[in-house]
Amino acid sequence: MALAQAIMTSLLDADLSGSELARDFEKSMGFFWQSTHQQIYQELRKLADKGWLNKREVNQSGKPNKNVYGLTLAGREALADWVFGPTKVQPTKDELLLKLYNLSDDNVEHVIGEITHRREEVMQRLYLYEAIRRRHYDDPGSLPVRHKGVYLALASGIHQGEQFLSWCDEALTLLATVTGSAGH
Amino acid sequence: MALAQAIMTSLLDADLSGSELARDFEKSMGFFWQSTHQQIYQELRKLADKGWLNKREVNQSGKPNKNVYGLTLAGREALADWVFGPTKVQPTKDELLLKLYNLSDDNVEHVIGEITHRREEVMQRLYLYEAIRRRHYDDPGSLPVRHKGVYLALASGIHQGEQFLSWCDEALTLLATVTGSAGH
DNA sequence: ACTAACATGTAACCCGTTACATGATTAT
DNA sequence: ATAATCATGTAACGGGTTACATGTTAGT
Repeated sequence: MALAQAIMTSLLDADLSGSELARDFEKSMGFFWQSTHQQIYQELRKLADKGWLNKREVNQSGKPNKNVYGLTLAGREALADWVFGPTKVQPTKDELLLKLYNLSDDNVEHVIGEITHRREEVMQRLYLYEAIRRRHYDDPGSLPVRHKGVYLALASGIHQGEQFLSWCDEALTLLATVTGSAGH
Repeated sequence: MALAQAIMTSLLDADLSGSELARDFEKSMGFFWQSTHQQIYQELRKLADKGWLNKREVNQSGKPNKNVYGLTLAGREALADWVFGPTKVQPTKDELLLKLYNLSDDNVEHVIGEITHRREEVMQRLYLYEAIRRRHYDDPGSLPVRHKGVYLALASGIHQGEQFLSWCDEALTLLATVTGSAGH
């Protein structure tokens, strides 16, 4: 969808290799944009062909060489222009909601289990996000412009997490009445 | 991803044709599961081939005939079993967050515009959701089990909408300081 | 006859996922 | 030598999107 821009964005601050990018896409950038190394290597080649990235080989001691990519001037310009274009959104597809449409006495318990599990996962992630916020974005108002933007992306994740927790609580409360009154 | 189950779920209450399903996937079911008519027709054929749906032609007065599909017993069972399987989630990919990572003095105004626009859209959808809640799900506790699930899916959309609005407010407040202090 | 809406499709393409492959380096 | 990790890829498949195609009925 916009993997090209996600990669280029990752390269704004530092030049990175394919594997380093892939790791990024499991952490910072990956918080809201997932991808695999296979896809990334493909896209890197396309972007280099387009002249938006340049590639240089770097010798590493104790590890195989890596190909490090950096934004070219054309790449920076293309990225800057992209911001003014149309914004695509790919809404969440969560099979849990589909399952809820199929709720029955037979599966309430199981669904409750799933919600509980997901609540736990989201809580973990929230802890992480909050830690990052406390460490790096304590006073958003005083940040330089671009970092304000990065902070807002993080804030979006935090809001979403909190929202999900509160939804889980509502759901678990409501579903408890089902198992509670209907018996087993 | 799980289009098959989304379709079968839509057929739980009533038999529907391809075009009727497509319309559903722009309204009720479409609130959290999008699809196009092309995909739907394809999937319907697959499901019929599998024996999970049956097909019958229905004459309509004033319109071309339609092929109406209904769940077979095997289909209902497959759907019921599916609930106990693994749950896939495809998280949102929102280019707006990517754009925020690229925030600069040059594009703040534009980004503010985009956020404002999105806020409006989400607000509209929230009104719709709230209207549905008030009309059909005023007292969730007293609903039959399955409808409790459907309500929770709706509630999820409402929570998400509210979360987004509050995020927008935080974002717009923070970004106002940029244009405000930096001038134009 | 012509247009518009309805219903059903086919085909090409793009993107993402999964599975598999290869070479380099270090540690045992 | 062998195993483990790192870095980089290729190939096949599947799902989803976009564009295009075809027939039916009603209204003018």
